[in-house]
Amino acid sequence: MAQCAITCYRRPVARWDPGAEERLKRAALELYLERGYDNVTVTHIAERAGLTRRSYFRYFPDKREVLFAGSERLPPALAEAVRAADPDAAPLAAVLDALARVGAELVEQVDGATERRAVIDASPELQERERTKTAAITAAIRDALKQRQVNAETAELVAQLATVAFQNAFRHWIEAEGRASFGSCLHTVTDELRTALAGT
Amino acid sequence: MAQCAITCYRRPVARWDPGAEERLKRAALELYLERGYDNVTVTHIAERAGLTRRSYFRYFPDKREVLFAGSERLPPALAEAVRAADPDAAPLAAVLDALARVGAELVEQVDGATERRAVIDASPELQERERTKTAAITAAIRDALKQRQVNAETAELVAQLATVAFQNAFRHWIEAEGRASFGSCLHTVTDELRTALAGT
DNA sequence: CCCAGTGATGACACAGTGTGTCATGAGTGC
DNA sequence: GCACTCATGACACACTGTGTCATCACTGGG
Repeated sequence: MAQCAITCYRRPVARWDPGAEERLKRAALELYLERGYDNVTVTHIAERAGLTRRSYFRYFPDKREVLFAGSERLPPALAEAVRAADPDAAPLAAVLDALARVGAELVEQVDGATERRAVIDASPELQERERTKTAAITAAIRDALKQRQVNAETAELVAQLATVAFQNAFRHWIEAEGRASFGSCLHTVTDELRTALAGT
Repeated sequence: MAQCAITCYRRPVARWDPGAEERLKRAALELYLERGYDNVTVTHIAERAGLTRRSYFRYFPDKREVLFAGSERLPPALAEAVRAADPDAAPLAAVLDALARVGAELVEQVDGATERRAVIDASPELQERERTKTAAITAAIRDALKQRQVNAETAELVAQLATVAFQNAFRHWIEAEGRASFGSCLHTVTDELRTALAGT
């Protein structure tokens, strides 16, 4: 998962100072925390990472993406988990099962989640980008459901419902600061949703 | 609603060419349709409206907002409707009732909705902004529910759930091209959500 | 009729984003 | 040793968004 032997002899990775992308990510997070997103320029980030502004844009397409690096792996992982779920399960059951699996792995990898949250919560522009990442999750789930022969309308609604559950479960998990598993957070949220919708 | 007698004698509105904001909105929609959002500059929009770039930014804070003018009225309208709903109704029931009322008025006012949809669907940047508008709706509903003494957690989930219903109902209504009322679209979506969540 | 005030607009300058293009220079393989 | 690759730097450019000041039409009072 982490390192592949084949890539190692093909490309020793090291040339110039290695880890430029990692340095940019750390520099950006630090600066956004110190001065606030609006008061940081790409030039600041690049200089702290020992690069030029032009090089920053070779790693990240804009000033926002540096905070969301790696997030592009979540949608395909969720889609794969949905496709791999019990073929006989109802749509929402299949997705919730997939969310529990992937979410459990996700919370293991999360690093600097608290700082990232603080930075995003302080910037409308970053919140806007975060919603795009959420939308990508919904789209991936919806498409995976369609591959399970779920009709388009149901796939759309179930994907949106599941995304609501996923987001809120993740928020609960962060707030619990280790005192709850992701699976239990997801279960709690699902029950609350069921209660809200049934009690009408 | 449209014109207030008091404002009329206080301010005859007309000075220079009147309707600059309206001209900007039309010019922007036209140009975005003709050339695509990315190939249009604010200068183009301003010139077609007979103004300068600087004046554009006196009416709209950025290049995107011109397509969402007026959307800031929806969240407070929904919040007011939620607060005005039957005090004894369950949270989701109260919100769905409010959505049905406000939505019914909304669909009367919608103008150029088809073109706007086409433009937004063609531009990730505009979709990103649209999600911000949706988030404002969710926030308004959530806060209105809190004022009804609904606990914070339930308010958050019900608001998100209701927003999902609202969005999808609106999409159905557009696709029905006048063959369905907004209320019936909302009812259909709510039933589908109930089925998806219950059938687990 | 003139005149000060008000408010929308234009003109200009400037910091910052994002991109295209070419040069440089370190490491790789033959 | 030599061509090749490729991350990086240097530079130019179009565009966004904002601050500031001038202009100019229209208003209301004298």
